[in-house]
Amino acid sequence: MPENNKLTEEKIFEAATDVFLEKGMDGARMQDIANKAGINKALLHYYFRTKDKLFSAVFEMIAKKIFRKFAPILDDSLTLEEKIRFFFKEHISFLQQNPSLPGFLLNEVNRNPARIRKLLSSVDFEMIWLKLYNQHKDEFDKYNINMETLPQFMISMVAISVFPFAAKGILQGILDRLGIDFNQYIEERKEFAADFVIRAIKK
Amino acid sequence: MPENNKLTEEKIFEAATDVFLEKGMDGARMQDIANKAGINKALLHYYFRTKDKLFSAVFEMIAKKIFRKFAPILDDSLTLEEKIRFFFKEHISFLQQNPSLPGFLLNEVNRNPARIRKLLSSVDFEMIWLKLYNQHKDEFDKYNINMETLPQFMISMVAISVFPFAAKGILQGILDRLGIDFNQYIEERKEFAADFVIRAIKK
DNA sequence: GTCTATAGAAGGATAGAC
DNA sequence: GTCTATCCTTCTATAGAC
Repeated sequence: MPENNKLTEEKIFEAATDVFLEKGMDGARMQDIANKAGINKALLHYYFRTKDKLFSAVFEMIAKKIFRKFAPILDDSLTLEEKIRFFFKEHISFLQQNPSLPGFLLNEVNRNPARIRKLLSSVDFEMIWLKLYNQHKDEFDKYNINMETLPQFMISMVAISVFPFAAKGILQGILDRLGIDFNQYIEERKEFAADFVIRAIKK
Repeated sequence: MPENNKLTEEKIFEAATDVFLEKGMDGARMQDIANKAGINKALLHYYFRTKDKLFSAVFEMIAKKIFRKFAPILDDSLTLEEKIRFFFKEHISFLQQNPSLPGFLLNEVNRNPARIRKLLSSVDFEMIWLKLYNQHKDEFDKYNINMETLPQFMISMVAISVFPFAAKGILQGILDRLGIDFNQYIEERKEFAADFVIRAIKK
């Protein structure tokens, strides 16, 4: 039955996602994935041939899930400041629900840059840059942003949002010692980050 | 001869550092380390017993190297703005010379938080926080920083400095497509980051 | 499609000669 | 202290029955 097929393949895919997120490509074991999916190893290979192909499927899904979250930056109906507030609120909320994604993606991409290049090859960054710039051209004149510093600015936004999650393994320990709860810290970061960045670009 | 011992142990340690930085704990192979050190596998175990102990030695060295770089933030002779400019200039320069350290540390620490906890257990974060705050108490009144937002502010500084290196695997590809050289981008970031942060905290 | 059993290779670790 | 040879476990992957 196709019902059953779909279910098994999905079960495997979800189990693989869990295990790869926790252990990474190199640390993950096919046996663990099989156990978590409630099936045996042979079935993994029946559906995905090799560990590498299974990982690629999971990696691609996660990478797309992450990059999809950047779509709103091209939204036409928001002012620059609205967009900044919206970004931090939505993006950090997304990471709150998926705290292990940043570490996973950054690590695997450094280990194998080719994998992400293939995925990003269809994205027209030049167009995005231009569109974004044109959308806010008039506003930019009133802020400390121009075509040259736009990439620095964008990466700083992403850094401020993503870094606490990518560094969770260290940060959580430090915050504990200061009597600060990690989740509370992240919750407050949504507003802090927006205020911080908006002040940074105001002339 | 102790001369020779030292040399061999050092050769092993350096080779291990290279391989672990490139492949991570899980991806590294003792055989690769032996090859790179120009000796055989058995000698690795003679000097370091197990892969885990060898990795721990390398990890500890790297973690200390990284955290040592944060010492200047407690320097007494600099104003807040001077300190911020100094931090980005020095820290990004350090990362330019050690671009793979951030990805390595963040990943391994997420995989095994216990390892860094042990190292950080001797650090009195509360004292650092207090000292830092007291050093600039008067200045803070004139800036948008207080005792509550200081951790948010500090992490943002680190994020802006570290993230481009931690995300090098993605960022380099994107910058390439925009016709921007990664090294040039990083060089310009030293000043951009300082300006950005100083504006962000100015009232 | 799913299972058991196992091949085949690779990896960490050790024994023992020198 | 250094080497060769090898053990033993683990892991990916496949063969073959059902």
